[in-house]
Amino acid sequence: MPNIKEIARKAKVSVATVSRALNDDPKVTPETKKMVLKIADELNYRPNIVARNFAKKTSNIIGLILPDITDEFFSELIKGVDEVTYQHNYFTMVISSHRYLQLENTLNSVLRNGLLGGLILLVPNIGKNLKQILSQTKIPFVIISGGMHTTDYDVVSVDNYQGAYDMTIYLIKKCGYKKIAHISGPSENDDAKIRVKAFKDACRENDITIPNNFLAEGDFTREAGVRLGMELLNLKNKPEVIFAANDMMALGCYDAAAKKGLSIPDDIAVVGFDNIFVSQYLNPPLTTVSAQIEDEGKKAAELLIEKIKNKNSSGNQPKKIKIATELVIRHSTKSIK
Amino acid sequence: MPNIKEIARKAKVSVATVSRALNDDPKVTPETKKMVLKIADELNYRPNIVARNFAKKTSNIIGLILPDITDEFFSELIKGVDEVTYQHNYFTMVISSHRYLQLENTLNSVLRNGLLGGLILLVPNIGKNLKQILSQTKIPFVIISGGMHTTDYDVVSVDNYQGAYDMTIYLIKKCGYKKIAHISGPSENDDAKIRVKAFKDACRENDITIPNNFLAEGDFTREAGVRLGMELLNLKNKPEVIFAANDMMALGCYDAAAKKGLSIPDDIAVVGFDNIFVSQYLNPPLTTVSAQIEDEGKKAAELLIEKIKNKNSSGNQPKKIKIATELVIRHSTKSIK
DNA sequence: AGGTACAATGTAACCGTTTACATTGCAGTT
DNA sequence: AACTGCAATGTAAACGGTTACATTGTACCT
Repeated sequence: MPNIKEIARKAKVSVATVSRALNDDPKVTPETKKMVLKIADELNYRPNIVARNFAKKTSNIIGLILPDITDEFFSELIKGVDEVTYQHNYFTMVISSHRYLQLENTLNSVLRNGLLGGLILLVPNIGKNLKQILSQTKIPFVIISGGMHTTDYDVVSVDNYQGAYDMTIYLIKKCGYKKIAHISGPSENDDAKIRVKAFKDACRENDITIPNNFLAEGDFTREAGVRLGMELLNLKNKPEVIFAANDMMALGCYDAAAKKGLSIPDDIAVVGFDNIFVSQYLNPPLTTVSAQIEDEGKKAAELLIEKIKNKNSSGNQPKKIKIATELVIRHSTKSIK
Repeated sequence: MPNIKEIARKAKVSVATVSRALNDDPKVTPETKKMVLKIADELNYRPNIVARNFAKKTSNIIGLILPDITDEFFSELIKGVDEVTYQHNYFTMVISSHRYLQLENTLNSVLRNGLLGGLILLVPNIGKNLKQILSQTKIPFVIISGGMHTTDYDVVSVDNYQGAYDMTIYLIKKCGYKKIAHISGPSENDDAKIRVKAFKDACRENDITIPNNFLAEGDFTREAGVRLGMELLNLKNKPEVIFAANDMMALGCYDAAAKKGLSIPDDIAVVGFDNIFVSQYLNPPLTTVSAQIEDEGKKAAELLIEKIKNKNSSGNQPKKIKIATELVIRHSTKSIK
């Protein structure tokens, strides 16, 4: 395996010159550079990235920390991130935080073992421990999270508020529903929290009151959708529509409705959030909120790479990027005006 | 950021001893080891992986090369791979080969830049160029592919033959279909080729003749499913059932049937392969073949790590691992006996 | 007591590249 | 001709570990 020493020997120059030629240093004459590159090419030389990263004490690997779950969300995210990192000659390392139990361990080693030049961190919220850990790291990072108000970090998030707000307004104004239930995500999850808030705000602004038992806390899984959907449908005074905080739980509501022999949207309407692939194929097709997740990955990666490149000129304001949402109206609701 | 030199100073031993203590070398006394570890812990020391990999001329990063497409298949695969690598203290690096145009470039750099300690390569087939490149590399690799007969490599693959064979037999024997069409994947794709072969074999063995126009070549996309499904349904003598080589194309056939106003399975039956998430929610739910893809990832990673650890004791026979398939019978076919 | 064997530890080279600093050579200035 | 300044190149240290080899110390044998 050829190295710069060998090239140097063959080219009758020093290793420093070879290094400079390979790195486009303007301090080498065009002729020297050409000659060195020619020899490097003949030897089919590839720089040893490990040695380079080691010498420069940097890394061209970007870590992407994800929770343990398999989800089409993640593959889109990965794709977006990878596309951008690839263009900038970085590598993407997907790191599962293995059930978040180990998130702190994972972070602690990964932030300090020199392997990463930057980090994209997907977390349900930004808690105290996390802040503590992040405050000590030197490597640039970007957070993908729900988008709660944290002035301290660069974060990119789906515009949960607008999405859930638009959906609620649609249910109230376009469809004319008055009895609206919401199955939320886990209360410690920022995305979930914001969707709840938007839902409540939109209801309040339109004089829709929400009975306590119309607010159920789920965990984004289909099973939770089934269980809580069932509970809502068993209420004496059941809702006209269930707004599930994600499509997977909406899907569970479909199951619940089927079990009860109720037809969607006539007996009960259901809407979701995420626009996962399956939603368009449900019977009836699910009305939901979509967001460009691949774009979210791209934006996060772009922001991170920008941060890495401007590492010295620090002190910039943390950036907040919101990924726009879009209402996808299909056939799981109807107008009851 | 503490390093072994600092630990050595604090512990009043040499760096060699520190290194040995940290690496469980039996040549250090238990007391020395304990003392060193205590100091390392106090300093909150983390070894610099880049330096370590550099010094040892190895890497604990495993590359997973995937094509450019987003697919739930990939996220399951990634999960399986990561689970195993994580357990063995390796990292997983997902590398998109960006449309396979660049596969050769990607491979050429990635196999020689020192970044990877092993490679899992997902490819549609193992061609001449690929063989050429792989023959030159020193780093251990495992291929995930269709499973054509290649004696030279360690390959893990879904048991395409058995899966497609079982499905065809099911269509013939259980359902009683005699007019069976097949929409295949791209002819250069090994998975696709094998599925076709199994289909033909099963038909021949049961005296089912396949008219030429009952064999259509698709490309695994939904659009191909629509287009070719349409063509098949437009035949004067149309098939009773379409066996699509994957669920995504089966889904396209659903669309085609809907366009023609045909009902599944009464007017036309449709079956697929893969059992993607959406298939159970189609109307009617799709009969298909499932394989544990996460398991495929795990098996590939296990095999690779075994190879890495036995790198010296080479010369073992290449291993072939087949991931079992299972027929998933739902409601897109019926018995017409 | 002297010698041997081995266990524990230390010394220093090494991995491939970058880069601060040193050196060289040449053009331009006086 | 001597000097200055700068461009091109060279020398060697540095990055943080690992490890071959050297050294030391101690237990055991004769």
